[in-house]
Amino acid sequence: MKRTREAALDTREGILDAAEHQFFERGVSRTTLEHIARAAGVTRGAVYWHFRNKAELFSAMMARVRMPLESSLHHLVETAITIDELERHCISSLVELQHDARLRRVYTVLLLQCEYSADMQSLVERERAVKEGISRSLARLFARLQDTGQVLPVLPPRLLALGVYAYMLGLFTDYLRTPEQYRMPEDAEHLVGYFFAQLEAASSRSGHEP
Amino acid sequence: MKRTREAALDTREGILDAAEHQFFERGVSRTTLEHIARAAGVTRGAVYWHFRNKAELFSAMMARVRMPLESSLHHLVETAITIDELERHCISSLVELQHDARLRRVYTVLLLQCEYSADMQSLVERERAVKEGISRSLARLFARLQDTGQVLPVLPPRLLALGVYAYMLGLFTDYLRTPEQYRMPEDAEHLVGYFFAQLEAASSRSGHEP
DNA sequence: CAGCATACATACATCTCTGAATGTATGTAA
DNA sequence: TTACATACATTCAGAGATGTATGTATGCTG
Repeated sequence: MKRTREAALDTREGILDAAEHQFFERGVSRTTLEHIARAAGVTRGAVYWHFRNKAELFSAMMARVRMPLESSLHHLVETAITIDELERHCISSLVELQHDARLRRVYTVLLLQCEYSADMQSLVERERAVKEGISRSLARLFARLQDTGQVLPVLPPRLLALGVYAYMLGLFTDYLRTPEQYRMPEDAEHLVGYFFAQLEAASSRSGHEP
Repeated sequence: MKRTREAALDTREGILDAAEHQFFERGVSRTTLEHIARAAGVTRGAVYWHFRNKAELFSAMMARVRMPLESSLHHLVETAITIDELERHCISSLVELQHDARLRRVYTVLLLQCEYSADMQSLVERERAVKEGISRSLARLFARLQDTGQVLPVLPPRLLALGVYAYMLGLFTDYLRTPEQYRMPEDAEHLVGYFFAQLEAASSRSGHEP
């Protein structure tokens, strides 16, 4: 057994992979470190070497997937010029769920297999902050788009942001729970498109139907 | 200590109340029967007398709130004649969350404090069936409304049903997680209204702006 | 190659929760 | 009022689960 630094990193990743699968299948609280260790082909000793406890392991697992996604969304929202860009992002993030098994697992854990009780406080607050950031950015984006006349002022930016967020949250959750009810490339496009149609009614709607 | 049949029913209800609070605060899996018993002012003996185990207690707690709601929704969807009725139902069910603490607790547990792993299989399948029933009814309703020309055929009924369901699911979830971001009577009306506006564009929209 | 750090495995102490078994007081029907 | 059922409380055994302490083999560094 090699114990070089790289091998240790592999072990760490293996533990995170195993945690992902175990959390996905059993739920977070019913998964023991023994389960994870076994699935990763190590013992709990290795797990405790790399992570202080289950909560830290969980955070590491989440961060591995969520950080890049958050930053990409944040970047998009901050630099987007048209609603079409946002709409396409929403559609593709839904479609991606179908293809990226890791994404599916992690979001299933986050949305369906995780209890947000007091001892998960750090996670809860982090998620809260993430959502705050997203909805603030979204609201600013909608405000910009309304100012430039690209989006109809059917609702104040704050409510548009809340609406988009809630809609995507609901779609993610429901798709992960009952994926067989969705025909995925098309349905995502239609469902998201429906929501955005009202905003584009003036500008790009006319583009769709010249 | 009286031990009549009525007193036993009171005890049972008390246990269910306590379970509601404990599940809400600690999450389902971190709540022990001891917690619930203590909170109800009894011992675990009483709990085991009334319920076979934690899963059954959980089901009973859920059923107490969900069954009336499901049947009322089902009844509405089966007998509704206009979209306005459905829209108002969606709005009022959101607003009700603000006023009815029990509803808030139970739905928080269902959406945020409960892990849907293998041993919750019975619950999972029940929820699945409930959702299937709702979305089928919704789809039929939309089909009817489209046939009679009350709703524009912007999307097929199946997708409208999925969309409404996902939207409401997302709104419920997000409101329960961060209620302070919502100003509740108005926001519910605007957010739900936005979603339904496209459907009513022909008929009742003109009614709003004569 | 000596010696220390790393990367684990193993072993142990402790705690918690469950479920069942048992005990007991009260209600209730004959 | 006797006898059984109900509605609990109390006690106990056993199974995990956690965290820590310790053991050990390997890698790296001077």
